[in-house]
Amino acid sequence: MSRQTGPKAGKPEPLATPMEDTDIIDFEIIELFFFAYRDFVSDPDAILEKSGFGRAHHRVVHFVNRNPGMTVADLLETLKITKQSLARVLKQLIDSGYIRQVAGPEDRRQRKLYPTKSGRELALALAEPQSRRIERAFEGASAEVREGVKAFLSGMRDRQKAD
Amino acid sequence: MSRQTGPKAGKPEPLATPMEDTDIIDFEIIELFFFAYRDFVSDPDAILEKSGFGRAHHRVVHFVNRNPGMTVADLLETLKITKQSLARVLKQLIDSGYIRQVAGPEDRRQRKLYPTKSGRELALALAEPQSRRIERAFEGASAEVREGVKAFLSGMRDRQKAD
DNA sequence: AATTTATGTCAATAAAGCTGACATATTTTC
DNA sequence: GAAAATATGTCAGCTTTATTGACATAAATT
Repeated sequence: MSRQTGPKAGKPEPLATPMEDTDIIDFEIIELFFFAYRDFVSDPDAILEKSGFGRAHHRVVHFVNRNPGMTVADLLETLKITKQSLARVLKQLIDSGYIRQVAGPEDRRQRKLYPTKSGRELALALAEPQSRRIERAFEGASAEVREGVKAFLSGMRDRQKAD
Repeated sequence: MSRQTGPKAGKPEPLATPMEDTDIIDFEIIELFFFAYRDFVSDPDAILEKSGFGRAHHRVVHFVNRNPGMTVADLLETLKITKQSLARVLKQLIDSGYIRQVAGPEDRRQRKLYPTKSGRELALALAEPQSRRIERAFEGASAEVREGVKAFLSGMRDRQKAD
């Protein structure tokens, strides 16, 4: 395999000029966002490691705590993952006593999800370092900026599709 | 103290009350940040899928473009991943003609990394939808808020350790 | 000459996602 | 009441992106 499989056969010349001064592309925020998120999830990751859980467990515990009684379908919609992906994580959390399932009172096919006391404690323990980090990031920020950050984060989300 | 000594002790009772009204924990920002990042990376993910690349390739292409001439060690430090993880991704990008390696002029053990023309084009194509998303999220924001968001994202990062 | 450093590579493993197929219980529709 | 749709569960296999450990090579430093 001596030939180039890539976009252009021939000799790719390396470019030495940096890419900083682009008017159209906001590389600064893109990078800031990457680093911010990387470090933001590192705190809970470190805690979860001890219990043998991962980031996926965190998300499930978080949303079930925030929204007790949500169904499996709700959770799939929120996390935008597949049923099979969720199944393994959810099973482990139920087996470990952090989450309970209750058949829906109206529709008994549904499994409504609730945190146990331990589940709630876990969610809090995971959120605590993240919350401290947020506090720290907001130090000295005006009320306007705080609201502005919320609006910004909100605006970064996909627009909801009509259905 | 007789009950619930651990997650598996006794009968875990489901809790039905939501967790919204906590003073100490900022669940709102935690959630906003999760959704914002999830959607933020979804655009490049969709583009990369067509080329058979993933999120890891994106990060490498991005940083090499931003910082042409950076070494493998620099990249490992930036991404906070292991040498072995980077190796596979980097090799694919080099084989596909997006990145080139040049032996360091001073220290010839080093491999300095440069984008090719295609590499630069790829980085731009990936950053473009993200940049549009950022623009949209900033719509109507004052200069103070824009600066505040940058300061917030910056503040979310780990403090650098002295070494 | 010996050691350290920068990088590469082989092998095995894990977490967390994916698709496809199929099963079960329950509700809704005809 | 039978048929279809829905909510969930599960089996099997695959992929991506990370991990650790071990070892190899070339070049720089001591």
